[in-house]
Amino acid sequence: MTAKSRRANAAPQTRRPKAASRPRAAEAKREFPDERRQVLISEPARLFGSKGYENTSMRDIAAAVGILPGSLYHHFPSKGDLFIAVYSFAVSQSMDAVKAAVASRVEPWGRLEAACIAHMQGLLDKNRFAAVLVSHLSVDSLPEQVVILRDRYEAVFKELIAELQLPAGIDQRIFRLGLLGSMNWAITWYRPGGETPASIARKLLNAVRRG
Amino acid sequence: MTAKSRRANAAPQTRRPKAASRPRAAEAKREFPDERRQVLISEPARLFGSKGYENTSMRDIAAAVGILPGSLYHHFPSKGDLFIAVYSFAVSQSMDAVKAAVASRVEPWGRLEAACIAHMQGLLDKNRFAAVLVSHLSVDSLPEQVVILRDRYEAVFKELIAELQLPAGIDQRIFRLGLLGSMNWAITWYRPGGETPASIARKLLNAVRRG
DNA sequence: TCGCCAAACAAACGGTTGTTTGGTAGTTGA
DNA sequence: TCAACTACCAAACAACCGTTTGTTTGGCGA
Repeated sequence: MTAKSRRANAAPQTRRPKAASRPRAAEAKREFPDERRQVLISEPARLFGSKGYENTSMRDIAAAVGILPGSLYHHFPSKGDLFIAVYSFAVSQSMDAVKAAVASRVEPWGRLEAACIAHMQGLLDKNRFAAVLVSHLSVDSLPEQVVILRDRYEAVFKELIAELQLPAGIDQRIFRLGLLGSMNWAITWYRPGGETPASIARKLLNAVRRG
Repeated sequence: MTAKSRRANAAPQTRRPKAASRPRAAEAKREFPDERRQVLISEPARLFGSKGYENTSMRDIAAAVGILPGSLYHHFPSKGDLFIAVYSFAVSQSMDAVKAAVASRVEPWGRLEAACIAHMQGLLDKNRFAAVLVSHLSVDSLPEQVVILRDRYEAVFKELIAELQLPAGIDQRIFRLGLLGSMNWAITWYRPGGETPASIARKLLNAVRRG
């Protein structure tokens, strides 16, 4: 961020007020604006995820969306707010995928395995909608809202690990951070075509499995 | 990189030719130029490690060194070459620390633990000379020379893991990448003042320990 | 038909980026 | 003594950055 972000108040991604009055008039004449909105989120998500935040310019995003750079500011007040919107979308997408995968399993280690597979697939598979979640790594000074969303996502894993009934000698917090780190770091060495993300997830979990 | 790096040929960090003729004339009159060289490496290392490559400008580096921006180009042909020099320095520093720590232990798991502690301390402790090793994460297109250095460093862990005689069901490559990932990722959540890097390293290794 | 408004265009703004150029002290080797 | 060289300064360069401004377009409700 350029340390010069005016008007950083209010909830950013809560655009589209009076949303209830809009879809009433939609009679299949045109695509709904939500479809446009999705392009305005998924394209920067793809760019942020593959090139990183700093290496993705507003001009890059505008070109990918098919718009002029200045027009982006009709939808988002700043690049930072756009990133938060993208990050928020990625968190909810990935959290839905993880929860759905977990729901089909019953034993604790099986549930955690399903969560890890879903996490890795969102990170490394075709569309890679979750890659943006690990694209910052600025180490310091990432927006507070991003931290909140990240913690909310990791809380899902926190619960799954609590179910494991690990021995008392194991620190559950370090266990969680280590497991997530080993998965997230895979984005630095994973190459498509080789081992599948699901297989990698299973092997990473097997390394810490016991019993 | 800005995708427009001219003159990217030849070995970059192999500056200082005829280095053997220099220390002969040094009669304690002034500090050796090697001392200056160290500042020219350690300061950008500190900046790259804490703010990342993209967020560190040549003007930032020049100010930290105590020089004008253009003068940096007397020592390094480009920012990318400076990064490679810094990265190379960090790899050799960290590799020395790891090898020294390993030498004092005999049993395989103890040797790996010593290596992990040394790795984490270089990453997270006061000067954090190894933080630059994980400061890129550009996912794609990092210079080939950096990849070579990184692989050479990780080969140390590869040997230590081979000594462990892990069960046949454990993939040693994934085990190594997972362990290193769990440690490297700690730079995103570690805060000084709490648990020590050595303690974190021990706990992360304990999670995958067996026997 | 009128007024409104979201959405986009067209063109610039000031500032920062990595980098280049030309000159200049100070030391060094012959 | 003098040429050569190292290390640096001072000033600029073009390119790109995020962002702003003013205007145009097209569709919808009243």
